[in-house]
Amino acid sequence: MLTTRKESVPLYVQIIDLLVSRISSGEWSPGEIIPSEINLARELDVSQGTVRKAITELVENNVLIRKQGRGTFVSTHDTDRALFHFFHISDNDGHKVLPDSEVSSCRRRKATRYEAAKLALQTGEKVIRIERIRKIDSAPTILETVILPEQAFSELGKNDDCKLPNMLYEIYEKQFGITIHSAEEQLSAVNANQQQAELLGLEEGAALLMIERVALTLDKTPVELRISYCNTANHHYQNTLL
Amino acid sequence: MLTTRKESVPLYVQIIDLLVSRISSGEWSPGEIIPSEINLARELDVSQGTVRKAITELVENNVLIRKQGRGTFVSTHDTDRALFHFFHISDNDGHKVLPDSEVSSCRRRKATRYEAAKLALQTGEKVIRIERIRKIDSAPTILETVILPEQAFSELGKNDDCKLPNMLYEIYEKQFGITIHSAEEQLSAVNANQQQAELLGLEEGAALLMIERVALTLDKTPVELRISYCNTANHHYQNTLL
DNA sequence: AAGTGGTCTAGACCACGTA
DNA sequence: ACGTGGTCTAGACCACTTG
Repeated sequence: MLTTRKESVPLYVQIIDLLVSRISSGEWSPGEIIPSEINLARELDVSQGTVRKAITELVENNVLIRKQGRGTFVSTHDTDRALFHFFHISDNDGHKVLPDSEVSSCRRRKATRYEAAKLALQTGEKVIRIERIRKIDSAPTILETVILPEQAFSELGKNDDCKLPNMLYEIYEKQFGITIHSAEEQLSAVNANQQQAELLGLEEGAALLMIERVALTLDKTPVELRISYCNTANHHYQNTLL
Repeated sequence: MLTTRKESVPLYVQIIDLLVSRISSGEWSPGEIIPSEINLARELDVSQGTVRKAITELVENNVLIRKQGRGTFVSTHDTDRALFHFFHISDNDGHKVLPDSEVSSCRRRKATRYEAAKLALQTGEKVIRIERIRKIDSAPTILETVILPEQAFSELGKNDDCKLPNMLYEIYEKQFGITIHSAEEQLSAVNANQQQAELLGLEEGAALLMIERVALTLDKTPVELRISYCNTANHHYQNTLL
């Protein structure tokens, strides 16, 4: 299973890779407990300290969560994680507020060349395109377009009349077994076109913050493209550089 | 020096605090080597492993850098760190490009109420206000205003006729002994006013990405307020969510 | 050759949660 | 009482850098 040391790949790195592959393969699902450090150490024939070091790195990487006295668990997309890691809009007092969301459109069509490139799809593959209007304190604030590969999310929004929960990543995880682990965002400023301005109650040409996000699974597969247009009159995008 | 264990503050946390205070106090300066793990362990009468754990956390926090076979050093603001941690503008191919900068104004005056709040100053304290135009491929792309507390940076830009290097954080460190460790950024989209549009070669009302940054030292003291207006026609703000 | 950080082990004891 | 993770120790050996 594990190669001997001196092969230049440290044991704890091999253990990290092993744990990641077991999680990616679905052997351990989000929210489930994994074997204790001592049992993993016995199974892999290494010391507990080495297993501990591997787990520590995965905890820092938000892949696992330790709970003292209980055990170590695969991370889930609860509201806290969504809020702290994947939602960066705050009001001007610095408070995060989760917006409502209202699906305005949900269609299937072939991916554009751009979408195919961002999601690493073959040309001609189908995608699901969801449009939402997100309100904060009942004021329409964000226009959001979500592009998903149809193959992985085939049943999404079909039978339930496009009713979708607020936090999409939770249903990706629960209904499709797809866990978003990281994302790349590109932010820019654009002038609202006539339609956007109307939907957000602004003048045409008003400045909007455009956020383009590609969300990735643990094994770096891109699974969602999301483009948001935010009215930043009363809100902003908050980022901490460490 | 260190309290006994069982006092509920783990030894390695006490060691972290101790190391941080020695760095903050200037006992060890950026770029300098700190004592070896084994010597620190002897000095503090703990095991090497405990010192190692403390140092590991500071390395992950970008406070220290380990160099195998050589020793452990206090982090410096070299170009790499500036680029990877504190500069998030990329061109639309995803390449980071460091802009030139040209100081257009450098004045001293009393802090506005807003500036005083952001920099935790008393009302009436003086600040240095620097304005720069930053060019990428010789195209004016970013208008930047930097506000610094005069007390800490008293001689900045006085004798040298407002000539300032591209990377300000390096001279904060070298000339004033102030190391920027983290920053909070707030991004929003605004419409260019007439003056901004002219300086950036745009139409009035064009959308600009406004970035407001407060930079902090290791002990969380705010030391710089920076407001940037970016033309994001050919560039964007790149952020990775982990 | 000597000193540094990097990996790994074996074992002790503590703090916490569950049964 | 038991099992879990959390802290700490003492020591071995490896990999790298410098004199």
